[in-house]
Amino acid sequence: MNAMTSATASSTAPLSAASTSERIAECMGLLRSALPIQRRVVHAGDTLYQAGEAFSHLHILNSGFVKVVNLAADGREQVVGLHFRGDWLGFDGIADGHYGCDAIAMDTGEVWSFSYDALLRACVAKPVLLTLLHEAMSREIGRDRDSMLALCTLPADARVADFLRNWAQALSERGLRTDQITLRMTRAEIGNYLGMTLETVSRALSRLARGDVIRFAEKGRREIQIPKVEALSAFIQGCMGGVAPAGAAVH
Amino acid sequence: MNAMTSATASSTAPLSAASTSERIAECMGLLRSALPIQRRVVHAGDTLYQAGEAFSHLHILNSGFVKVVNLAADGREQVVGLHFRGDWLGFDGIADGHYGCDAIAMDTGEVWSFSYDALLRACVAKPVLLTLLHEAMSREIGRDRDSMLALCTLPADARVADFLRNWAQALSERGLRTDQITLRMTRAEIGNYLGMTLETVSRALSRLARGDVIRFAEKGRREIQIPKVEALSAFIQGCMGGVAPAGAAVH
DNA sequence: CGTTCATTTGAGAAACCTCAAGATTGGTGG
DNA sequence: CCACCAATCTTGAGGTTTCTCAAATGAACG
Repeated sequence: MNAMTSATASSTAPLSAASTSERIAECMGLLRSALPIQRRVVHAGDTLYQAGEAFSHLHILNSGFVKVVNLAADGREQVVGLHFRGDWLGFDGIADGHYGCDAIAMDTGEVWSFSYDALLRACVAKPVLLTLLHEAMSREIGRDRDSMLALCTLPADARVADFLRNWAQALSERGLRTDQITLRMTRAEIGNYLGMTLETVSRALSRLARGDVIRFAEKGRREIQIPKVEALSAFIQGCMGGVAPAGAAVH
Repeated sequence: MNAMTSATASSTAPLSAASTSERIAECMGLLRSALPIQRRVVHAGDTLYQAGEAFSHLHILNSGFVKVVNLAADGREQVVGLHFRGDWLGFDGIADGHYGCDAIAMDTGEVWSFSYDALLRACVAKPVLLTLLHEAMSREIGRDRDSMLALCTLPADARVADFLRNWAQALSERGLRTDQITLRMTRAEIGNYLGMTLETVSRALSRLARGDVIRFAEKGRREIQIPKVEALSAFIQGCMGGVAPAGAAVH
């Protein structure tokens, strides 16, 4: 039993969800019953919020798919997060009252928004909400760190394979089929997210297909079949040939 | 006025700190008065906590310098965070009850640890503590995203310059002198953090010194003088020559 | 059915890594 | 206090990965 659960057990039933899918459903239900929620349907390209905009609300994706883009003052831009159903958005705005990134829908979906102040107030009555919030922020931090690990320690081909594996896992956790996934991003967007050019993404996908780790749908190169997710992991390991990559061995 | 301030104003005075240095002092004072805190002196190389260890406490650095290392199952390791006085540690353990990374002291310092459960309980009486916690987590997310931006969009030399600039800024925010900084990391550790080899770090520093953007102390290549922090920013811009770097232009 | 965008693939260039040698530093024990 | 040892750092040369530039193909949309 972890810290949050015991902390909240005294006043509220602990989270019972066993799978990620159940956890998401429970979380959305709790929020809906505890807070006034504003729903918004978004379409590909729509902006959920923008960097610099005053922060007042947090958001949860009920459906769809969203990218989070970090912008530098000099114009550099970087996709720093990809989000699916059940993911929270907007944490980066808490610290200084303004969002730090753009959040852009990549697909039709529904976003639930609620006042951060109202959430904090609701947390007093239902501490389990606080648990949910903290777990979501903690997971976000963990995901970001895993991204850094991949960016710094994997060669381009392995990074693409890792990307596909993570995508498949995100679908799997949400109870969706993972043998066939539809990337809702261009090669350029994938490349930006993975720190490589669109050509390198294309070549990596071609090599993965040549090795039969993935397969393209007959028409449309954005539909990718993944016969065995384990093959992706094996491919990643194969990229490194048992040798530590750049800058790996610190001690 | 941001969301947290208004959310907590009704029951507790909002944070008054204007500078980061004051904010840190206020935060440490509040925690000390609200919670039983366990203090621990650490020395270079000491482990604050390890990946996999059961999570029950959060930590704040009162002094010293700590690196956070993310480990992959296959042995890859990545420095994903560098932390100074006032920084919180251990957020990544909240989500699943186990820390996700190693936290290792790079220097002599003092760590304050306190039970996460106790903190949550204290937050009920002093909502300002909740504000502090959320702001710290939010800042951590923002920092991670800035790291990703730098890793993916800056060439090696600029990444090293950016690293020095961030270090100087961290010192500056804590009221320390920034014209001379002592790196408490080897070139290998810096390289790991920045996603490059130790030789590339060394060459980048040499080039920065050649361009008089930095200067080495007479003896000891870990003491670095930064005459003008703006020169580092100018160097970073110069690395890109006004042209967008790899994978930058998504639209 | 043409236009536009996305994707693939190739060839050459650039950035970075690997390997290697030598120099410097910091610590340790005599 | 000095000499030595181990670790760190610097620098060079050559190789590999990835990027850049370019052209052709494929797909989507009105």
